[in-house]
Amino acid sequence: MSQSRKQYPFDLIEQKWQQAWSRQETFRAWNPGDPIPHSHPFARRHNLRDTQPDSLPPKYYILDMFPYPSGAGLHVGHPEGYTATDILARYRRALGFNVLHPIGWDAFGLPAEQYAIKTRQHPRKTTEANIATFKRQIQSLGFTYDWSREVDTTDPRYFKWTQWIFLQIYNSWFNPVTRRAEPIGTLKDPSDLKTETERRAWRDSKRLAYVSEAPVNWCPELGTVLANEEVIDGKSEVGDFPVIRKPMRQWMLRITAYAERLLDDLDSIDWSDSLKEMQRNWIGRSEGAEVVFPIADSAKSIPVFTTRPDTLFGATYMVLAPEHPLVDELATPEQRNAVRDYKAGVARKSDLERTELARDKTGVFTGSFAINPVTQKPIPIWIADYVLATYGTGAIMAVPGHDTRDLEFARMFDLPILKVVEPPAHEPWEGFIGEGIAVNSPLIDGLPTHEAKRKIIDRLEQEGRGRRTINYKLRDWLFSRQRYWGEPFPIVWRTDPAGNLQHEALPESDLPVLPPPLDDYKPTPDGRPPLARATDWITLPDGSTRETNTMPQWAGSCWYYLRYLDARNETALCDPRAERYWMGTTPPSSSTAQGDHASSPDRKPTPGVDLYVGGTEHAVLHLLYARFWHKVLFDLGHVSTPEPFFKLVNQGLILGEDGQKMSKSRGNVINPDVILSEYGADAFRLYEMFMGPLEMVKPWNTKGVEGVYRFLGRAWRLFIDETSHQTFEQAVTAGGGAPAEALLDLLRLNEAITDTEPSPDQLKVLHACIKKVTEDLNGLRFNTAISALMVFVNEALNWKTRPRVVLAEFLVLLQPFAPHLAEELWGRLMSREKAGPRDTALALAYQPWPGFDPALLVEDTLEIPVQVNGKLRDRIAVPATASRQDLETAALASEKARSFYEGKTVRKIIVVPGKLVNIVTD
RNA sequence: GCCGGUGUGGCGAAAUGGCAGACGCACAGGACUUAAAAUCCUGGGCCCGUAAAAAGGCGUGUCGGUUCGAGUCCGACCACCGGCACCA
Repeated sequence: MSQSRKQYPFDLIEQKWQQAWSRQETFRAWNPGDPIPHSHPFARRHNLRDTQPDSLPPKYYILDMFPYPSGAGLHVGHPEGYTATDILARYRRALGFNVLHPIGWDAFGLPAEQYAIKTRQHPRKTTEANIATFKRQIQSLGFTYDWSREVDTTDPRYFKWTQWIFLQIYNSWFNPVTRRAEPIGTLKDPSDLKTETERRAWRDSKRLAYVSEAPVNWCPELGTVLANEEVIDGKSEVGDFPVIRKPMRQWMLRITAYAERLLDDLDSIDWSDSLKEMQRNWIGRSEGAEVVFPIADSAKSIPVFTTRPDTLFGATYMVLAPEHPLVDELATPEQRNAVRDYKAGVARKSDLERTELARDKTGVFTGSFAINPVTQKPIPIWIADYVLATYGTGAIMAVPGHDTRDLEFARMFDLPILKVVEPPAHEPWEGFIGEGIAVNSPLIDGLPTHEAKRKIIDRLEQEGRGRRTINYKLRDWLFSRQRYWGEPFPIVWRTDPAGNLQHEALPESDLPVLPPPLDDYKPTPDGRPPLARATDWITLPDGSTRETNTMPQWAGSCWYYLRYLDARNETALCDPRAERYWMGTTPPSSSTAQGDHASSPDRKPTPGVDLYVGGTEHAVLHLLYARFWHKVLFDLGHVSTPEPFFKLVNQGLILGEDGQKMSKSRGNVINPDVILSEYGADAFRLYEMFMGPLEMVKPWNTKGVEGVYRFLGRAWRLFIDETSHQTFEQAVTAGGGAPAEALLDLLRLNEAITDTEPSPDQLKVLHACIKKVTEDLNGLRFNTAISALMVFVNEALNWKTRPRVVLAEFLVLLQPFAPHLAEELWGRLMSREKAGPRDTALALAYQPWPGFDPALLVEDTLEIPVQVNGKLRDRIAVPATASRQDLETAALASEKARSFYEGKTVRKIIVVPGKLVNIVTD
């Protein structure tokens, strides 16, 4: 499709309407208290004189995951989610909601910095260029974003508030009694702390943001540390470079304090099961017990965590992680060398090597013994790298009889294996890890696993040898990076009178803390942040020195949906009134949203963002971090809901035409700009939605774009006179620099369009379409909604007269999907006079969504299938009002059906009125 | 290994337990055209049949079950995609 004739002048039309929408701020969303011009279509539609909260219609907040503006520009995956949300935003506006639909740029991050290193340009420069490209591309798709709320995470006016939120987190602690974050001032010092230094250290250890000197994920290639969530299979998510463990002094956020709430509150939000499961697995809650094993010939003891305390009698040895703090102490002189060598070997391994599957178990005996607290028998203490220092207590009781890994290890090193659980019939007991009956366990013999657990924990608790507990896989969030292109911390370091280096928050009045100008953005091999090179910047007049780490890319995206609520506020991250209106649950007192028919979507305002659409790649990163920050802000009274995103939908990946993931190396990348210039934005939008269900993975097919493009051409010809179109095309070809408006004026409405009364048939076609499109939009089934629009056009093209009122309603349905074409046709259709009840002075985008009349859909006669024994044998035409008896009689009268039941006994006849008849024989 | 998802024409897909394949792509035939493109009309799951039909049989990953009736519900399995992965 290169030289062929344009189906319709999408280029002129799209440009025309995009300019009009931009000039008139058609899609601006209005906050409570905003002055609203009377001429704005939103004011006209809702008869607004002011925007006090109780005069505004119900809100609908529909959010896209904002893009990282990479140098490569938009790819076809971006518009998939963006088109879906745009269609819904337009639909909700038509239903009468006050719709908030914003966009912005998640612009801090590694690629911009790496490019800066290569070209020695400031990342600000490339970031601005990339944003300009993305913005142009996004605007060319006709999305209804409110550009007055655009945000950029790298803008100091934005990250001022990122830093402000960090200060709130820093100045809070998690009160385990109330299970909430509270200001650090409410923390009572324990009475036994004497010096100010002690009290300070204790307080610092309770903050939600704290400094830790722990082994972290260090990526030498990137020259930065990474969060657990950013490490995939021992390699960096960005760049796929090896990651090693290295002890470093880093900032951490205490997300683990929120593990329980992050888990529990998943039940209150409408996310897909798979996504919730991913978060549940990441949080990784396990119920069990901590059991204390005394060390033989020592006053010390080692606690272990187990989910199977019922197998305690089968614990025949113990294993510590090689990094466990007691290891050196436990190593006996004979074993000391072996232990030291093993530890050294483990430390050398990368995470990848260490977690490699199907690896034989390794480990060494420490020489020491622990006492099994129920059998009182001594058991050897080993160290092995299959035990992780970072989970539980870093030590386990090994029950080789009923744990796969322990069994493997015990066989390798010839350690005793005991049977303490009787499996259900016929299963071998060795390595059986399921639930059964406790045996060889005097205290609990004969009890099923569940009761055995309870009884043994009760006993351990009585004796002070253990307690019921819950463990999480979730680790605290490593929050500092050794990068240039990120938010600086609002923190300084100062040496106190006792000579200790202490961190201290900068006052809010010092925000934003701007990064220093630098020539060299390179990371350093030793992990010293690039900001450390800015010696002038580091040192403050009072002698304190600045924190030189920066925040991770996730910081800016943790709260951007809040900034949209009031994006230009200079005195707060957002106005509380705006926050309550857009995010709160308080329903507005008056509801001007229309549509009370049964299929209309639930009108109840939902807490938080009503709908959030984005890719699955953020399942455990952004979506977990944002929920965490939101909960902290909720606890501190800055937001009014415990969860930020009420409903969340993941769009499926779009593959290349070869069915493979799009990638430069495969050469199967589709460039949206090319599609746009060949077929226009409406066809592009329509195709992305027509490909299949939003959530599914689906391959791109440019031929498919042509298909929907042809549909738009048919819709065009439904309205536009063919002869005038030819005249128009000749004028376009002749050129001469005629303005677009003058050219478009050559087009005439199709003469079949009349002001005659629609026929019952025509109304039926229209209302079937309204019903289908409405129901499908409520269920996010864009593909079938579009096919309903196609069915309408295919039908209507056969009409000799096309009633204006019917076509007008169709355009209201088409508008969310193909807005430019629909607006253009609307202007032509409605310019002469009013059509029916519609306000012709109101822009199509704000026209009320039509309801459908079920009475119009009723058929006079039905074609009813007749089955014999469940197989289709005939179809009969009956009046729609036919009774059961009528249907039965008519079915039995069918000659075709008769030949299949003749000579047999008819046992019964199933009649489903309006559906089918099934004749059942012996 | 565990968790989640998906299996329907040549392809993307559609189907409140009730006519499988709507809609679209690709393809074939026809109209218009000097010709092509565009447009319009027609056809089509597979098999067997037939000059062409009709009639018939088989069909939603596999095997079984529930039901008058199963793509849809239940059980077992297979394949593919995504996530987690020595988490005690």
